[in-house]
Amino acid sequence: MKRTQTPWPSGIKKTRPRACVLGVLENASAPLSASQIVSQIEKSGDAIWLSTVYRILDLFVKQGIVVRLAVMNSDMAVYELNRFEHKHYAVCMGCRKIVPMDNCPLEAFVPQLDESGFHVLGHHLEIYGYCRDCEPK
Amino acid sequence: MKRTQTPWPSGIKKTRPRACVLGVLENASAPLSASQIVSQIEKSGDAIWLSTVYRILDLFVKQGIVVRLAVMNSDMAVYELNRFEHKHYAVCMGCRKIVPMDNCPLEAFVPQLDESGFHVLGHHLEIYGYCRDCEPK
DNA sequence: CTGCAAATGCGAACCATTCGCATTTATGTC
DNA sequence: GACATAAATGCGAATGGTTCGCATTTGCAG
Repeated sequence: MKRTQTPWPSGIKKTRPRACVLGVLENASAPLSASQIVSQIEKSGDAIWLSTVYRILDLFVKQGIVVRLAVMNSDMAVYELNRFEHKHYAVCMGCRKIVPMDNCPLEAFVPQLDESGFHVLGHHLEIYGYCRDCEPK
Repeated sequence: MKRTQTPWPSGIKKTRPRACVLGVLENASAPLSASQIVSQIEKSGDAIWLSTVYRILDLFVKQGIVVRLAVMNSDMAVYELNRFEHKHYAVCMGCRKIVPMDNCPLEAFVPQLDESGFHVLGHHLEIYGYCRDCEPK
């Protein structure tokens, strides 16, 4: 569980805490908060300090390895691996199934914003609703 | 500037601090944080306490008068009047300015997803980049 | 194997937000 | 219009996520 599937990112010193954090994120099925990451690591027998996790996450974010998300109605940031796919998902509120969207609805929109003087670097999109199977109820 | 243009919402006791907060939000061109609201009010000669502003904002949000937004890469919530429009924002990574977008890039996309059997109930979109003033560096 | 820069352990500091409580205020009733 | 009462506010202290500072430890180049 603490073995990383991907090769270690270049330009980053490989340390035990960093490997632990990366490992947890690689095995996460959903974005995690810093303290959740700490719990995961402690559960697997390692010790780690919360402030260390924050520093590691900051580094990873700066390196583009990890993405930091602010989820609405939550006062806690969550982090997930940057999988470098430009893809969005619709999440079913019934069964939690994740439906990938084939193309990005923003593509046509970004140039429009660019024209107005705002240089778009990225975006985050959350779609929620019900899939076919969970529909009415 | 402390006069409210809209009639006072029913079911809410009208007090001076509440009128001040509502007035500031009505005149705001972008979402404001609680402390920004305090500054605005103090600038106009009134005194108000930060915790009071939070309580008032909580109430307004609960009543649907105001919308609370969580912005990425910021640990501070911002609030704006609920204008009952569907709206998204672009956030400048330089100065943290929040730029409202005029129309929703998803509008054309949602029916497409609907056709595939997914019933879209809502979405949250955040665009980030640099505004004109923060651009190159 | 050794030395040094960088990372971590650890706790204190920070900052947005919330809580608690005594005092003040808005509003319905007489 | 004055009063009573429940609710709102002033104010400060507490909370909780996140960051900072510094002494110690660790990874890596020579």
